[in-house]
Amino acid sequence: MPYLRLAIPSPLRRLFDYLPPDGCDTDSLSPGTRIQVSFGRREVTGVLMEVSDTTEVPANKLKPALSILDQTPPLPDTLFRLARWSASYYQHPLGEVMSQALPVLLRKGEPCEYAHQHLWRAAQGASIDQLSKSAGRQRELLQLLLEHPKGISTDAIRAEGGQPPLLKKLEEKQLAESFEHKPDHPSHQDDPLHEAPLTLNPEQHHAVEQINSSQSFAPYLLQGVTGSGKTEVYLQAIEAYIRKGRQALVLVPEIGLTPQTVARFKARFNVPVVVMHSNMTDRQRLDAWLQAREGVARIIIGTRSAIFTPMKQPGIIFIDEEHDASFKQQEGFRYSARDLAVMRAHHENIPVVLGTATPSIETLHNARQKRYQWLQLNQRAGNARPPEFELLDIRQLPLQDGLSQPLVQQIRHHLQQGTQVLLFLNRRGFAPTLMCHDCGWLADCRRCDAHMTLHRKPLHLHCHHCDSQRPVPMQCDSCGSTELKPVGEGTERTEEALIKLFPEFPVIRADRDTTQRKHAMQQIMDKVNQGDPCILVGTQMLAKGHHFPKVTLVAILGADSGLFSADFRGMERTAQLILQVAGRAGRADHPGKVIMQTYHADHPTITSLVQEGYQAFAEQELNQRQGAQLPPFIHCALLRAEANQPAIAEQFLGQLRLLLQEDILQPQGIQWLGPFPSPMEKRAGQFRAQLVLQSPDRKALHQQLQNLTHQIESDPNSRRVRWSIDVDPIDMF
DNA sequence: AATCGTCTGGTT
DNA sequence: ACCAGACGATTA
Repeated sequence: MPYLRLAIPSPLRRLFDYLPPDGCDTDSLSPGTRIQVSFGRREVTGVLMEVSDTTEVPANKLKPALSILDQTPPLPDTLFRLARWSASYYQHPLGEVMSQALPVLLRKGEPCEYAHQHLWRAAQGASIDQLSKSAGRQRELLQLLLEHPKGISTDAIRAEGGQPPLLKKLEEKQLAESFEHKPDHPSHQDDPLHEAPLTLNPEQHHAVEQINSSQSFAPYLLQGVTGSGKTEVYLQAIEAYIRKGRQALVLVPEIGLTPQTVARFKARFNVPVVVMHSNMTDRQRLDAWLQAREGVARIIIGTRSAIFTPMKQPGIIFIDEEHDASFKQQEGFRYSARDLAVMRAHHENIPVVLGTATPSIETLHNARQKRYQWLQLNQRAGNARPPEFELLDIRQLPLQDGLSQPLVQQIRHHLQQGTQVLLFLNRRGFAPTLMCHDCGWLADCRRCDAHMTLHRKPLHLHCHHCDSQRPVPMQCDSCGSTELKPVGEGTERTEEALIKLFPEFPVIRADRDTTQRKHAMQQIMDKVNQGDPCILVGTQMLAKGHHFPKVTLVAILGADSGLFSADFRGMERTAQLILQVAGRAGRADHPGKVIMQTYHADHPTITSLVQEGYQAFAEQELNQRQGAQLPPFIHCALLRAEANQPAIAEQFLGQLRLLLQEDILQPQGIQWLGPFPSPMEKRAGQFRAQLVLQSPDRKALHQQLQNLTHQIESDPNSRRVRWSIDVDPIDMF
């Protein structure tokens, strides 16, 4: 008697056995097949892991499965194995991982097929003459069909002025027929290029050659300074795989998947390019996913979750801006799409390229250890020179709304020269908080250990951590004084100050608040790209992906805060952000200048970054990490817990640590840190704590995590807290 | 996670 | 008496 062992989308870390449905031939079922079952009081879509001859489950508990949803498993074997591997690596329930590896419609049990698109075409041998002269409308319609031998949809017929209801008449007369449309495989005879590739400089040429020399798994770090033509290397490397009939997967950061990015690929390649990202409907995503799986789409561009897009002929994987934090999912199944890409390339036996100007410290470590082949692009295209950096020491300088006099003068100078200025400030809103001038009271969030940010348009207090909002009080909560003052600067305030200082120039603000509307960012870009002098004020969204050729001055405000972050990666992030913002300044014909307002103009890390560049900074950082035994020199996992009462989460973690450390069967060489309250203990009304596990030995760490999840699952106390595991965390909050 | 049953304490 | 909301058990 065979049993179906299923992974069910639920937080329970175990598989569930079902009886095969009536008349099911279990021999024809392979792992990965979706099976609809009743689970508890609901119906869910499970994924078959194995057909077993035995079960531990008492017969009276077993239910028959409701239906087999697939003839063949939706995920190809390599991806099925990748999903299974990542569930184990990230210690996340297998059923949830399997579910997340599938497009939403497949999770919901929809059939694994394209949208039914009915097209119409003229029947074989049909001609206008077969219709009477009086049937003018029908003749027009048939003419339209004859003009579209590959078929036309009813929507398109309507758009062309035809009348779809008349199709029935034509069908009755056997002059027209409908058929099911399926995306075509492109013909291999066609030239895969729309436009000629650019000429490569020797470094680019070498990079393309190296990448294309690999016939099997090979990871590369492609480190190219801004303007060095990384994308051209991607394009020409991809070209070689396209010519071999293979596909390319390109992962980009969430914010980097702009119409321009996609347009660049579509302009170069005369092959189907599909996009996978969260703004598409579930149906669009499934269709794109199927095109990738069937090999119709040759190039797949997507954000984090696109790492699970199947390919029929996998050729190569690219991770653009590999250091970007958006490749790590920050809740639930906390996977790193970048790390999984390397693993996937390994499984598929293909090359993988991690591209960036500012490699993450762990990727750099891998390159130095020769685990990744290191390709560098240090030459800039054309005559572009690196921007000139100035650290503007603002100690003892008076500041007006956060702006120093020398900076204002520089801004004026550049605007009068007829060029544009970009002002970067990584804080939105008007001011980080509101303070009582008489007693020092601060406007705090009631649900978080944080101040509320003052916003002006519209006027309100807003907590950026839990999203709660409230009106701005007229009086101090504590002493009743009406002397409430905004403290510090956000983009709204800087914008306001700049409008006052430079009434004759447009000031354009770009942050989450001004770009919420659809196409808002595009409108901002269009305005800036007209090229007239203006000031752009904005948050990190300005730093990523967009090009501003007319900007000659980039000013960075408030970057100091990142230097003293509690997180050991604070410095790395700050350095990457500074260089990314700096990269917006100056193109071929305009030399750029970057001014960083700082209270720490002699901070050794900052000076080395500015004077010697990212590489020097990164080497220093690597040495420090090694000295302090921090990642990437040890491996790390974080156990987080939260509860709605103080101390509960911390106690829970403390007991867990004791219990596991007492057990002599535990793996050796695990270092425990904590539990501690999280850096912001209260957030959205939850009191949070965390426990860090470290080990130089990944196997031992993994073993310990497995014991840990097992322990938590069997402990009834664990139901009193919400807990989660973060393997290779990228921030400690 | 989601769902359903039970308990509790507060109000009409 | 009634009901909302908290809490707990259950998932094959």
